[in-house]
Amino acid sequence: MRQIDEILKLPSLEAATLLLGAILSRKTALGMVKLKIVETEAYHQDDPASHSFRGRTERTAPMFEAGGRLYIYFTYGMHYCINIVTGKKGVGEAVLLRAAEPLEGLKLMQNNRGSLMDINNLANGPGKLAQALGIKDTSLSGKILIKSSIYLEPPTMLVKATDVVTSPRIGIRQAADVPWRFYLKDNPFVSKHRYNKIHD
DNA sequence: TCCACGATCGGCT
DNA sequence: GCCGATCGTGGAG
Repeated sequence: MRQIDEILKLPSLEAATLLLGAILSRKTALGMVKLKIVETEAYHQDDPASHSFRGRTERTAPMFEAGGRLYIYFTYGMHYCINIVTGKKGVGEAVLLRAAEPLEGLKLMQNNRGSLMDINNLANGPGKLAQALGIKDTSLSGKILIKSSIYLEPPTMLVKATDVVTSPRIGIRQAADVPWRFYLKDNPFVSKHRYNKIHD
């Protein structure tokens, strides 16, 4: 099984598939939450849909650091999205975490989200995932993973190539046709979307 | 300075 | 399926 630090050195396109099945956790004063990553998207510098496409800005600076940092941004006036920066320093690329399967700390995640949410709706979307983790601002953006309250561990089970489904990315206008979204086949915790239909 | 818009979600029809 | 909420970001002027 590949170690996380090894995966984070790779280009986002490779890392995005290898992060499927990895365990994401956050430890705060209120307790521990743990989830399994089931859906990702790759973004890179030559990609018109990527925040790094127009070069480095104050916001996107973490994307240009070496792999292993967080890149967190705010969108639609309401939502935070969590990205894992991958690849070499100077290259602007990252993997967007889109959905995860809750494993531990369900009560805390429900509390973070609003108590009516059932387990299938806790983290099946990028905004929901951030909310479940208790992310309410971008203060962790740019932080090195091992020094932040957020941790990544390698998958506990081997994810076979046949378990991974590929589709176009969601909610973007530029480069909307490129299949750089990846999710675990038949996993009920993946975000709901028409691209989930395998044939096209 | 100003302003259009977005890597979304949930509630309503 | 449609639509409103809500505001940081960065490109234009």
